[in-house]
Amino acid sequence: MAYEHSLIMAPTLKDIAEKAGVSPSTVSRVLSGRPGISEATRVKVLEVARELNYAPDMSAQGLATTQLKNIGLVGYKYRTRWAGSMAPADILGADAAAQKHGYHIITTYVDSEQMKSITSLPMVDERRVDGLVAIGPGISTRLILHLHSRGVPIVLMDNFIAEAPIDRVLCENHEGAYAATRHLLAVRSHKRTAFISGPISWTSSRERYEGYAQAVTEAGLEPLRIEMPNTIYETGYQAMRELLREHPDVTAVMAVNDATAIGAIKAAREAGYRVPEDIAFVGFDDVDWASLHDPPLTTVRVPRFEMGYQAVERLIERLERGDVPPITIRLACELVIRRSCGANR
Amino acid sequence: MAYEHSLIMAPTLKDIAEKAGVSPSTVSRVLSGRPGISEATRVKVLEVARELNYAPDMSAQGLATTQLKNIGLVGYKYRTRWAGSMAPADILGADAAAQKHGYHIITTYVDSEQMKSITSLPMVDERRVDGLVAIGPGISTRLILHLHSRGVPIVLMDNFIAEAPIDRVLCENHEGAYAATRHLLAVRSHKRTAFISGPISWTSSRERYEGYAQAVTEAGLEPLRIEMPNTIYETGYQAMRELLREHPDVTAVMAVNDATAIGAIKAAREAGYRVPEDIAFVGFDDVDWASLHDPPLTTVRVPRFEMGYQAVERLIERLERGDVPPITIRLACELVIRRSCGANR
DNA sequence: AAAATTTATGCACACGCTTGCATATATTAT
DNA sequence: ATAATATATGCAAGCGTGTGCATAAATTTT
Repeated sequence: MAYEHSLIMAPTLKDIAEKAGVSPSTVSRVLSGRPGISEATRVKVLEVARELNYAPDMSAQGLATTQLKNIGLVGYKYRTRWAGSMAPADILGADAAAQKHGYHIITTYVDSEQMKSITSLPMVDERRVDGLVAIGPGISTRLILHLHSRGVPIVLMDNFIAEAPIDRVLCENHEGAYAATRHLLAVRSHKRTAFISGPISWTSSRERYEGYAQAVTEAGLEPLRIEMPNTIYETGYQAMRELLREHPDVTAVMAVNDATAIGAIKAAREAGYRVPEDIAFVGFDDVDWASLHDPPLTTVRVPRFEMGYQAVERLIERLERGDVPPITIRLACELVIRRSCGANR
Repeated sequence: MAYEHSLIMAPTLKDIAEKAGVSPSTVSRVLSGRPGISEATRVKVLEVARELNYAPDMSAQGLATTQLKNIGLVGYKYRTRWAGSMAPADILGADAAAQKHGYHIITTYVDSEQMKSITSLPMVDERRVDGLVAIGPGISTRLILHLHSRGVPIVLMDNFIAEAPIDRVLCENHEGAYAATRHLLAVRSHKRTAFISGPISWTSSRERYEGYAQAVTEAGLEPLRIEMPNTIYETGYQAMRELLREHPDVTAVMAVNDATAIGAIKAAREAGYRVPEDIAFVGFDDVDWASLHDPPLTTVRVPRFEMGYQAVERLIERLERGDVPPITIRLACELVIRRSCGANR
């Protein structure tokens, strides 16, 4: 059974039309729910369509309507590792929302080096998508601004651009970090604490730091921030080594995310500290192995699935309702208390 | 600056044609490299095209050629958790290969319940993709067979269907498991070992088990398999509890993947065994937190990025070269020795 | 230099769908 | 019953590209 060069012939509007004894335009109107069709032909057409297992050809529909029902998910990837700013949960959530509305998700990862120079994306230039969801703080502002000024509908996720009114979905970084830090300070008394941060230009780093700083300040302590160029495991390890060199008296550390937290814990242990007895740690994200770590990591759960879902929902609303004013959606985080913070359990 | 209902007007063949003083068909021929064009007009057209920043409208091109340069990645998702059979590395690899050839990736997750009943996918029916990469053992055979018989180009990843000649990309499960088990048996002597398996109908479970069984048998021991309905952390935990109830004398366990291995380790410890002193463990996959576990997990690294890359490469070859005979591509695995197996370091 | 050949380009239609406009039919008002 | 209106449907053009066929221009052959 040889492959054809393309997919096997699928039924078209014309096929339905002939079989139902009407014109293709009538079929089109029925299928897209236009008014002014008699009940009799409506049911007939729908019947035939179902029987023939009809589905519209999106290229044709896209050509005619300029609405492809494709939305682009763009993240970035690091050179050195096989990971990027899009987590499976993001895509799962985005796909769930997309499926609900009959949309599809086109994913792409932009190399973080190339990110600096590009000003558009192939999927946009080639009109493969109706709009974009840009995921992560590393998506370049320049790129976003260029796309936005061209009129490309776009919603930002885990990113905050002050320069233009663009839809955003974020989690309550400030509140989450504040709650986590308060908890840290409540478990037992600390004199010196620190926050391990990514680039302060990254929304999540900035907002989480501010939440931490507020809690610490309210407790009469001085906030301490150590800023790193990214937020991966190795960086957390490195950050903690530097921190301990300068401030060996630190007894509580909040990390900007779980990966850096775990790197930091490794460094602390290597330096002879017990965790959480000597130094308490909290992370952020609640990645799926945070509970499997030893000690299980106290962290702030970020609802990635929900964020992906909301981002796509919002984008579709913009696409279908037209010119709605941009909003920023904040999703609540949840403090997950485990053992790295030194709490009883 | 109000949004338009769709993207801002992009240049078309006609625009280039007018500006270059030729007909649209000539432009089309130049841009798709057809022969029989004078050098003068060729450079003129290319110049104008670049100047106007032209990119073809894929809907139009797709309509005319039935080649969309979109490939679908289909995985499945569990009801209970926000994870599925597509890992980020898979998508990264697939996207890398796609980008190389000017293709794009459409991802979708099928609910594992719905998987049982469906016989096609919207993205196929709507002609959004030229072909598919199906990822994971949970993709239903019925679905694949239906699509295949309709002539949809498809390559399987981490799945093996004997019923039809379909391209496959897999890793060397047998060899990897064999090597890991041999290593386990070499570190110190074991009398009773076990393999924690997913459904034996799943390629990876079957092949890995066979690798394990061969090594064990060669060492004069009897293989022991405990089969579970899936391969997640909780299941590994459960499996180990059952195993210890029946065989408290087990001293070496190979798990079908890292997640179950870590669940199993948890259960072993709760039952009072020391790891690796009393029971040695090896996993499979080398997920990114395997090295962060305590003890660091000895495992077999699966090249997911490369598998995604190869799957897409293969699919594109089929799409562009036509009727090539199906092959199965096996990628080598690498034994990563850490501490859970009881090796010195 | 005229005829035969090759080369370069344009015309027009097709791909499958949507939609404004015209028209035929059914409904209501006079 | 006829006119006026509302309802249901078909026709044809258009969306942006690709491509077979015809033709005009350039080249070679006689």
